Amino acid sequence: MANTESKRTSRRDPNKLSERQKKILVFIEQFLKRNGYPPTIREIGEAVQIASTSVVNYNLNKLVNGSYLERSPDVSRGLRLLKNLNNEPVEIEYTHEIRVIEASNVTPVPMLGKIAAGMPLMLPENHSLYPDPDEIVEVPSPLLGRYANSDNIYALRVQGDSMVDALVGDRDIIVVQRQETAENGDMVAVLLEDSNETTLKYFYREGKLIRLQPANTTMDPILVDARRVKIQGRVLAVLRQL
Amino acid sequence: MANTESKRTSRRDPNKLSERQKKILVFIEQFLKRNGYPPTIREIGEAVQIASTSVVNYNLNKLVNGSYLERSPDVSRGLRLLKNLNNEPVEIEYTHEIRVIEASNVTPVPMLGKIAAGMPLMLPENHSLYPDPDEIVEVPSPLLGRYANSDNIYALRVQGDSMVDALVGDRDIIVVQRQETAENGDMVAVLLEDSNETTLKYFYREGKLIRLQPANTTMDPILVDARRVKIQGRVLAVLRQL
DNA sequence: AGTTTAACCGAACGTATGTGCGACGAGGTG
DNA sequence: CACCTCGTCGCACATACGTTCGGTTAAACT
Repeated sequence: MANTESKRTSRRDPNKLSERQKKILVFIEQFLKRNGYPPTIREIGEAVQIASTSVVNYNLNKLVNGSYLERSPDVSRGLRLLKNLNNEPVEIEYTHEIRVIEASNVTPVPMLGKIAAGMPLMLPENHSLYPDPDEIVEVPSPLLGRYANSDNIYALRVQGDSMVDALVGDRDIIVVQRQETAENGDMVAVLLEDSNETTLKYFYREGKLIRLQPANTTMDPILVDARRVKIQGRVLAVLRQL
Repeated sequence: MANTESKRTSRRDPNKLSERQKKILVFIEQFLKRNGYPPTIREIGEAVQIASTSVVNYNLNKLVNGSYLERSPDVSRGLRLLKNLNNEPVEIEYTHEIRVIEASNVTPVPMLGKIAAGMPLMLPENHSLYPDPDEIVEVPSPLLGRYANSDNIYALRVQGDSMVDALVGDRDIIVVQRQETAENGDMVAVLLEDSNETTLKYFYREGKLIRLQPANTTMDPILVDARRVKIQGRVLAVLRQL
């Protein structure tokens, strides 16, 4: 009873997967990775919030139709994953630490250093190649938009709370596209030559001045002479692990 | 009765595997590769010529002792292979074509909805209202820490600026591990029952009270009765695309 | 010889789990 | 509007499957 909120999200497409089916597929994959054996119909139902086992069964058969799955009749947990949502093979490794190897669209980005309060970005301009990157962070390509395959991307670890007005906290990772110009509305890392410090702000050109607007709307913008601002790069994404 | 040929091949070794146990191990591995799910006790018995299910069970437990296997009690086919006879990890690929790509660790996470100001978290626990066409976001596993393979992870899109004190802005994506308890210092999504709104804060238990501490140190914490707080999940990561 | 123990057997038990069927509301269609 | 299909629900049923327990046998030890 209750609200019949979840309208059958009109899914009239023939061989396209419904949201539920997508979720089921993802769940099966996750479950498999975690447990080494496939879930039962009821386990799936619980995870995907389907009340009736028959509905799970129904959707499972849809997935079989789309050849995402194979099923063995009358066999408990008789599921065989054929591919995941992205038509990618799924490999599962049985080890103490279960590790998944799969293809995916991630872009490896070198972590080049830290960005801290009051310090200019210290980057070897001449970094022809990545100077033994401390680390490679793998960033989901969609997060990088059309710059996903650019070769002038690097990551920085934020140190300290000096970037809070950009909603960036201590230990966050920022992914930066190196460039010296910016368009209005871009989030940029800029060096303020007067105070000789680097900060993250939204960029707006206003005549001869540049307005640096914090992301946090409760804070006030800074207005500076365009000559005294040096753009270091455009921030493409922020990652934070808690 | 015939010849009692295979006499209990005097296996007096402590932690060494008997022939039967070796056969079982090999069979499980093969079965797994062939079917994508583990065999039942009876299937093992048939394959290895063991008449009684209890004997299979017995030997299975031996294998668990030698940490070749893990078992999930009361779960059909609840076997997890840890290593094979040669102490090698066992990889199983679920595909028609075998194609190994670059090893990269991403975890697909379902985007379950939005979290907005003054609104309780809309979770599939209660219903299945998914405002936006669902989406699967691929999150770099390292970002999820040890929860990378958990099956209770979901993503939410933040709507509005109500979470700024957690350094989370409009349109950010938060990745949440569903759980109802938390430890001090965790960043959690909590429902404040008095105001009936959900917020992101750092969690600290202080006796009968709970202190909800903003990430932004310039803001003040909230103190509330533990009874009036319902933890929705722990925030594992934040993603922001600019 | 008596005792212990590892390995095994058979059968019974209970529950974990897939399947089938009737019903219902929302769309779509003639 | 009658009629059909799709996605969903609830429920009952049969069986797939793990667990338990009494009992047996042979090797090892006292």
